Amino acid sequence: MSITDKKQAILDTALRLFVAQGFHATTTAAIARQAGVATGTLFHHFPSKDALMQHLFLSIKQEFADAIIASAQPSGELKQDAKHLWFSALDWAIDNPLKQAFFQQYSMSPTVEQAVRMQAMNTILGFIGDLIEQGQTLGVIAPYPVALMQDNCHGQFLAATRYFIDNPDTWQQASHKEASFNLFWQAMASPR
Amino acid sequence: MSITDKKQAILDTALRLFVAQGFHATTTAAIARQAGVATGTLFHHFPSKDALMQHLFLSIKQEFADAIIASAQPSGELKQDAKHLWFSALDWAIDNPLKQAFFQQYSMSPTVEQAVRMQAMNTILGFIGDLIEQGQTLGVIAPYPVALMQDNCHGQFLAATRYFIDNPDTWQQASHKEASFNLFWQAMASPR
Amino acid sequence: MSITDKKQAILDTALRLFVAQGFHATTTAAIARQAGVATGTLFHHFPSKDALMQHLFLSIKQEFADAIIASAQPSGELKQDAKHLWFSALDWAIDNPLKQAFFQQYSMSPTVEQAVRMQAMNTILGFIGDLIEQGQTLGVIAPYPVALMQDNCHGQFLAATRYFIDNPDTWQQASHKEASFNLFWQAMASPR
Amino acid sequence: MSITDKKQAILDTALRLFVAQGFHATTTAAIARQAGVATGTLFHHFPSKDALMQHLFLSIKQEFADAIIASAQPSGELKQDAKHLWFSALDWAIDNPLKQAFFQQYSMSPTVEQAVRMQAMNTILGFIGDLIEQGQTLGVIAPYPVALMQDNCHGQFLAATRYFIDNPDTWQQASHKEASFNLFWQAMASPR
DNA sequence: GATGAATGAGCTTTCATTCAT
DNA sequence: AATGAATGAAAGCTCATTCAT
Repeated sequence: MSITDKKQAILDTALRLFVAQGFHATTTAAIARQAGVATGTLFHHFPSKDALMQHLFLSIKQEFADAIIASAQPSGELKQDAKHLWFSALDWAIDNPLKQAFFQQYSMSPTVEQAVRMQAMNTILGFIGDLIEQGQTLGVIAPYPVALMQDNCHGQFLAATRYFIDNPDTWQQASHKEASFNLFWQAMASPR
Repeated sequence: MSITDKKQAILDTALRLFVAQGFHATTTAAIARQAGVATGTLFHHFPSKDALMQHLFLSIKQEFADAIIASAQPSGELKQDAKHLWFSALDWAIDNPLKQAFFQQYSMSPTVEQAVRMQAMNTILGFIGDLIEQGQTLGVIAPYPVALMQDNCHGQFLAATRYFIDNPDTWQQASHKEASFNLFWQAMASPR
Repeated sequence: MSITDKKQAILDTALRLFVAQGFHATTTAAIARQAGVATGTLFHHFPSKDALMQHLFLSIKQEFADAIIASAQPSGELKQDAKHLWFSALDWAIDNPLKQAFFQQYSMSPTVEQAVRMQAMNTILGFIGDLIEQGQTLGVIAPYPVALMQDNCHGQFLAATRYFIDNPDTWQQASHKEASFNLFWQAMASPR
Repeated sequence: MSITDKKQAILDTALRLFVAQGFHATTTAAIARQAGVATGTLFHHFPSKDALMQHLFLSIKQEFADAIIASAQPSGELKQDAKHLWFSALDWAIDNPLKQAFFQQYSMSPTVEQAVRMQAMNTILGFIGDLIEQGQTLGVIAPYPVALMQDNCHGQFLAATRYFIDNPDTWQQASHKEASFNLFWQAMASPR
């Protein structure tokens, strides 16, 4: 087993246990045992349990950001681009249920330091903010405060993934996919 | 100090500390001390720290539900009623920032058992579901799955309160109030 | 419910719980609750939990002593009298399994202060000691140290009752009754 | 100090304190402190205070069994063998007063789970049962139920050790040693 | 006599972290 | 890098007892 293997095994196990039992109910001893390493090994790779959580949080957020940015196909038409992003993001969530469940639990939780959460949020939603401002300039997006709209975006995304994770079969139905985007887009779009 | 006083002092102190420090960082000894009672008294009224949290969670949810139901003034026009409810709910949140912060932290947290959160959710959002179905029958609300719309409602409400708590001065401005309702209502309304 | 009733209910409940769960695992609150009285009431009748145990111990020992003394029918023949006593004692044990189980658990346990156990022992086995000495004078009982023989008596009695409580049906069979007495008597009798 | 040393130090200290103060009056902190280890170390080696007690109970019973089995010198004559065993067992008890006191207190106490006591009993007294049956076949041992005779053996042994521990000087006197065996053997022997 | 809320010292157990090997 | 026995401060919780009503 290589060095990377052990570190990765610790991260994989921590993700699984943090989601299944919560951060505080998961002991470092349990993570080490189920990852097949000694307790001391965990602390060779991460200086503390909090640092392990932080690493997990940021790396998963980054993985998510990379995935949806990689799938972007700018069409020149804002609504079309928004729809593509929305579906990319939901696809990633559906394909990575464990990581999505992790977001549901910890995106808003004080378990992860606020500063870290803010950093991740700004990184990911930073370009979302840019898109909103572009759309407002074009008159396509409603002219409300950007911060309010970003919060709304995030809130609707968490709500949508929660629904699709709770009702997994519905994601196969085009009507439900469309519905989730329509809810989102109607809120954001400039009122006619 | 009457019996009710001590129990209430424990609940008030627990709310304050759970919000300020988080559930796990708050010791039962600290709650008791700051509430002015002995540690044993806390456990006389609540069998465990978890049970105290649960009681707190359910009673605040109930208080919220009672408040907005009490303020309802059915007008016969759905959008008007929705707006009144939305503002009532936001008003309550603005007036009870500690309790709203409690919701932000614990509404989705595994700190509170899922079953308890579900129970609270169904109790509070139960009548919201009814309203959505009525609106759909009338053709005023978009004909999407009710569960999806309930999750969306909840997500948007948490996002809006987060925004207004983070930017307290904006709640005084009519335009921001209107904006938050418009975001919500455009999502819910039947697309034209 | 009269005063005596409450005190008696406490004693009955304590006996039951001490036997079922042990002294330390039984809380005074549990005794009071199951006896149908308030916790304070227990401490009106007994100054402490230890005092309750002591009262229980001595009163049951006394009840046992009274029962076998009352049934005595001196025949002038020592072996016959011993057999009668042995069967009386076993009868009482069989008829009062809860109290006998209490003896099994607490006759030798440091839960009851040594001084109290000694007092009870001397009261009950006092007249046994007298009988042993009489028998030794007559040459019917083996001429070993009286303290050794008393301990032996007590040990055999506890062993016999344990056997009959564990195997309740055997007490109906004359052969088993005879066997238990023979074991006892052969030990005590002057070797031929 | 080796690993074994710390675990053994905990066991030695626990034995000493359980006998001197009783199980419930002995705190895990006191055991750890007097054993010269941290409280956590105790729980590193034993999952709970009860588990520590159980380990102690079984290992001492085993030590006793090993000792008397090791000293056995089958002579071909049953009474002679029984006498040798009886004296071996009493010798062990006299030589290990702490462990014998432990037996007196906990052999019948609900502090140790009944199942554990049964297991120890069957292990130790198992070969005693075999000897009884052999003796009955030969007509040397009284033809009473084996379980009754085993209980009687155990009861007499506890009574004898209690006597010799309470009166330590008597064990030096051949007459008392003989007396204790005679009491035992007369009970067990086939009546003439 | 009866009540039961209140007490608080003290308990067992936990667990992130260290460090000698 | 890897190990896992050892640590000890601190946690949640218990429960015999008191006392104002």
